[in-house]
Amino acid sequence: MNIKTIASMAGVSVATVSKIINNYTDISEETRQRVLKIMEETGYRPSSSAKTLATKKSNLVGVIFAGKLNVDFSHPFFVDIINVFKKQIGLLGYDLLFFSNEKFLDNGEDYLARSKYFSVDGCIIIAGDEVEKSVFDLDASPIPCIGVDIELTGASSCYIMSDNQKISMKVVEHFYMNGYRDMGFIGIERPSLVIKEREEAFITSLKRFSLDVRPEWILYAKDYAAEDGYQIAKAWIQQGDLPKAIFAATDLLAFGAIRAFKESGLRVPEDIAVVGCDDIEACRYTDPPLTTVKQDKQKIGRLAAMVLFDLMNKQMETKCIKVEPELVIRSSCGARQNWNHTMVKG
Amino acid sequence: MNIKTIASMAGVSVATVSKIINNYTDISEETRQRVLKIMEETGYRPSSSAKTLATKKSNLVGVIFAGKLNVDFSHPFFVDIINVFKKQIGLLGYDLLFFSNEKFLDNGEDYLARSKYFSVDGCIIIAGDEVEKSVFDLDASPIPCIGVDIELTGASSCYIMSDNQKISMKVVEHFYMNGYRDMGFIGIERPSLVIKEREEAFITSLKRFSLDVRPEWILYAKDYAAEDGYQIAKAWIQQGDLPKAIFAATDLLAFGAIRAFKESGLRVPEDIAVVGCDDIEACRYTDPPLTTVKQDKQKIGRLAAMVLFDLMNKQMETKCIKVEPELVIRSSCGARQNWNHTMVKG
DNA sequence: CTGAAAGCGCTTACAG
DNA sequence: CTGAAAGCGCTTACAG
Repeated sequence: MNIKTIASMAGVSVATVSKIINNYTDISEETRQRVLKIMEETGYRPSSSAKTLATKKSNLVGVIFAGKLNVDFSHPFFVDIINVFKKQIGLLGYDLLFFSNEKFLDNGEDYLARSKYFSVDGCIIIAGDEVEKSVFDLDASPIPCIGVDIELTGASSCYIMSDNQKISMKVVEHFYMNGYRDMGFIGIERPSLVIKEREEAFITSLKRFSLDVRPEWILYAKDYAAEDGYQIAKAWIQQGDLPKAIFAATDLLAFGAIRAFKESGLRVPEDIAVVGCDDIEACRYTDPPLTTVKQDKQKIGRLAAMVLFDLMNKQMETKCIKVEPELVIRSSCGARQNWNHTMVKG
Repeated sequence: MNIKTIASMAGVSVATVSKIINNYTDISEETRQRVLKIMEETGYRPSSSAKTLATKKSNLVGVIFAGKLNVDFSHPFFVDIINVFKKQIGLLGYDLLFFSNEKFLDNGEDYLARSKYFSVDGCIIIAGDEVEKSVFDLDASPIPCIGVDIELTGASSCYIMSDNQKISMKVVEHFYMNGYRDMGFIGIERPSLVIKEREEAFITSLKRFSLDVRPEWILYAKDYAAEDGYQIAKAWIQQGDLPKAIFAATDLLAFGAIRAFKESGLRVPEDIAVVGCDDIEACRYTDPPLTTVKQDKQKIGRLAAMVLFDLMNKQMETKCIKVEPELVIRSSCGARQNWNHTMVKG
């Protein structure tokens, strides 16, 4: 069942059928209806590959999880982003192609090659740290790219991330307004761009409130997971000199730290207040529920889709978009809230 | 840059280049090397659409999140499954195409149509409850399909799910062996196939141990989320007649129930033991960490990929595969474990 | 071992 | 308003 069959059944040329499929207006209403009816009855569907071959447009967007966080879907933050992105880009008429990183680790193939192979119209690149070089080849190519948490500099690229300066600023400000003066930070040993920004902004924010920056209160976990936060907090407790409030660079780190504090008989938030970052789902179910900074994933995901759409369909100048974060106050920082308010479907 | 260019640069025909690309053996080593070198130098990459058009094979697998759980990536269980699946199917040379459900709700398009449009070689269908009819049209078509948590009956289909009978059996057995005799179950009002199976098996298991089945201890939450579990547990507490051990059909329900119990001054597990189901990440971070039944997602995801591969490449008879579940003992059921053991990266 | 040519199913100037 | 024909970039019998 192809366009030729439809054409002969309707007694018209394939060119006419093609125009009807593509909503050209210079077709008589009578012909249009007749052809439409036949397409309906036969259940005819055009072929994407033939269309792509002829037009060089695939209506496909490549999805790339780059860098060490190619934990892919499992990373709660990225999952949410890509989910919103999928919805929005779907509305705009695109489907998503997920590159299987596995295959090409072997072949030495790269993102650009695969993007060309599939004729994707554009790519979304979501990144952790230690991003592979191949990503930047793609970035430098004429294929439109939208980055999330990664700085893209290509002529047809653009990137979006939360305003990490503001994230730390809001946390420090919140602590400050609740009377805390002794604040600590849990970062990561080999930080990604994003974590690095949070760390630097934390220090800047302390200074802005004329608070001392005490190096022994700025610790670095081995990685971003709960286990790492647990270990670093344990070490902190043994050493004995604890701040009154702690900002952990990720929620998972905060979970681990809280666990360590509780094991040592320290109460959270009474003895030590803890704030995380990311607002992953589990924050709602821990005891105490974790105060955290929520990145506006809804906005990031939708913006990513709309900006990429524009990059694919017209000239764009935008380079970098920063999205405003939001402090989500639960119980781990002292300001207890109603459970119902912090609990959402999931 | 296409196959023609390469051919003329190498002074051979396009047929020869094509054969080299596709690893035919009837090519002289000399020619092969010469052509390979030119492809290397020019960075030539064949076009997927042309190849698909010519061969009717796309090396693409369609991913469909069907039914009410088209919360897509956000559902923790499905996310993990699809993640493993992606790895394995990638190794086998396939990439993933995610259908944008959005667009086609409008157009009245269906899964089968879109699968044809993109010439996908096969589909993976991951399902919640209230699956749309369109899924079964796909199932009935000649396109190979692998279902997860959905019963597929098509001639070229196969499905995989955890052995839900065993899930409930293991929980009841565990409770029993720890001395519990009064057991309750939290199900869902309008259950999916999977939840239904767990409920029925729970009752069967009670009978197997000659325990009374008390209808007032089998409750139905409005939905599968924490909030729903919280509400149903609240009602239960007010009514006053509580069992000593509860099996919740999902982890989220368990979280909500535990919260309700704690608010009422009941201790978990001392006053009431709770076991969830799914082993989502948050189980590790709650207080107490949640004992749950872990579906072997690793196995389900890998099996799904391998079976689908076989369905796409040769005749298969397999219809249904049941995967053995595993009880993960944490603290909410009474058998406290070391934190380090229950905490993993991620 | 290599090549000429038809075919896959569309789109798009162009002519009428 | 409609159609003939070239072209998109591959693959695949088939002939030599």
